[in-house]
Amino acid sequence: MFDAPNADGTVGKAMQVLDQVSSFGCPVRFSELLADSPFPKPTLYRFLQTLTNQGMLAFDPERQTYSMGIRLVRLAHSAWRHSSLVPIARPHIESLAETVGEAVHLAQFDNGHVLFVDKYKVTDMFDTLAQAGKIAPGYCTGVGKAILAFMTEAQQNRSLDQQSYKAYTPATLSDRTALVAELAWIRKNGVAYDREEHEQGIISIASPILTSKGRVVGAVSIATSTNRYKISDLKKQKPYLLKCANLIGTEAESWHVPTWS
Amino acid sequence: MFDAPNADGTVGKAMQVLDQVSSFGCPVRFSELLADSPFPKPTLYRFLQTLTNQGMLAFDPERQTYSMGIRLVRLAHSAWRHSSLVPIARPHIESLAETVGEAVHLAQFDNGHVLFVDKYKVTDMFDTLAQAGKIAPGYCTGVGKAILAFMTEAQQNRSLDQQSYKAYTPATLSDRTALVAELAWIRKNGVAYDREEHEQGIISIASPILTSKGRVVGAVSIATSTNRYKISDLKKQKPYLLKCANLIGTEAESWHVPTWS
DNA sequence: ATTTTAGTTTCAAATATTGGAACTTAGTTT
DNA sequence: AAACTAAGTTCCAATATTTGAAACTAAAAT
Repeated sequence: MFDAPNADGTVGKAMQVLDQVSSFGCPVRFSELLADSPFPKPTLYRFLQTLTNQGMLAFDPERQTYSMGIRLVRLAHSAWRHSSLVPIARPHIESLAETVGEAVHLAQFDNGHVLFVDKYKVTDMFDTLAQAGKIAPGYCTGVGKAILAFMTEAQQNRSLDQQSYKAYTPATLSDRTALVAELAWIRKNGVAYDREEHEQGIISIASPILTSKGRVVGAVSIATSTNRYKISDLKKQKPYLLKCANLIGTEAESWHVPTWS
Repeated sequence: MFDAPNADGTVGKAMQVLDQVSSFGCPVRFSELLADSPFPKPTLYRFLQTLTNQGMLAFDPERQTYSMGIRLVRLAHSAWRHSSLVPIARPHIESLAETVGEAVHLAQFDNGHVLFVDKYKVTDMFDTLAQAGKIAPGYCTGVGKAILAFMTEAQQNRSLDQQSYKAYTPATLSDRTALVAELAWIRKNGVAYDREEHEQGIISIASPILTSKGRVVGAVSIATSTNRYKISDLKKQKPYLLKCANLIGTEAESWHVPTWS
């Protein structure tokens, strides 16, 4: 948890605290937060109080722990419905999933991370919400690499700096040079493959979603398990995937991606 | 959009702006926001810039509109998994839905509104509008009235002030006195009924979720359509509903509700 | 009973926020 | 094409807020 160069005033700092709490992924105590916070004790303390007051954080007085607040769920619902690719992409995602009979993911990029915004599985539909909002690393997922490969150079450099390059599996591309080489290949090839780089036994083929001006706004992937298929089988789905990505890209024309400049 | 009495400093004001954008429910221009903002032009302008910078809002430069940012989706995922009743309630909700064969909703309270945090539908026969993160008014929904009825007097007064009492249907209790009388009845009876008060053709039975100390932390409801059942049919489900609510309440014991003090 | 650790409050100095007014675009009207 | 209007953006000194070292209190450990 390192502080961004541009602090964006008091509000920016508060958002940094929100992110820090979120990064713990579980209820967390004041002292744990203080331990790796750039802020001095009373400052952090007041931010936590303010955010709790505002319902952006929730405080459990019994265990004295902070976690993310319920107000965020309400605000995010709006975001999901109006600022994500979901409303545009839904029908295309669904029809792709039905064509190929496998799980289809829709992802966007947020601050170096891949953010899954929608998922469609033909078999069971109801864990979509559990999945929406989930994040994964950019450097070792199909969708992540697909997006990275088609960013502008400035965006890409910034994003490559944000990756951890942790080796999740033996297949993970765990350094920047290896990743850069792969990205060049993806850019030529048009799609990215995840060869069990993030999770053992899970492979995928992913395509960037590009507007007509060539701006990446997200990615779609078809994911499956090695028990059922091999990479060569996924290759056969490439035309369907590209068609889907293309349809979404065209419709998303006027839609603007948030922060990643 | 009126400003809260306690402004919580700069961060509080920024959150107020977030809420305002969210309340529009669609991409919105600067001037539209300015029109009913308590803040002067440059102040509002800077808040929008900061929040956009932070990914809490998204700005579409083509149409010059603001909408909720994608960062919220990431943050809310955490909230949903760790601060809502969902992880505790899921299994109970599922088993209730399967027992009664109808849609079951789980809701919490957020700033006068009912916030649906989970939903389980056995069949896709009809669709109640509710999805996770969706909000509904407190005064005219089963879950809302169930929660309101069991709040402490201070909480209740504060919440009753926040209701709009708009008549969605002819059955809506559209003034405070009528609602207060109903709440007293609910408190005695243990469960609340929604007799098409929010949506024509949709009825429900709702139970508050109470901890052993009697604190309300949310509500569960069984919802159905008037084409299929009547209120008297829902009454028969009361024991199952109460059992479910009770199980959740017991497990939620140590869990603390955010802001609504 | 004493020490240590965790959490909370204080207050003057440092800093960021504030908003009236002026300015720049972009879009309309004469 | 010039004049007008409305929408969005920048300036800057006055002002209100934030800041953090230090002191304090409560709770846990020795």
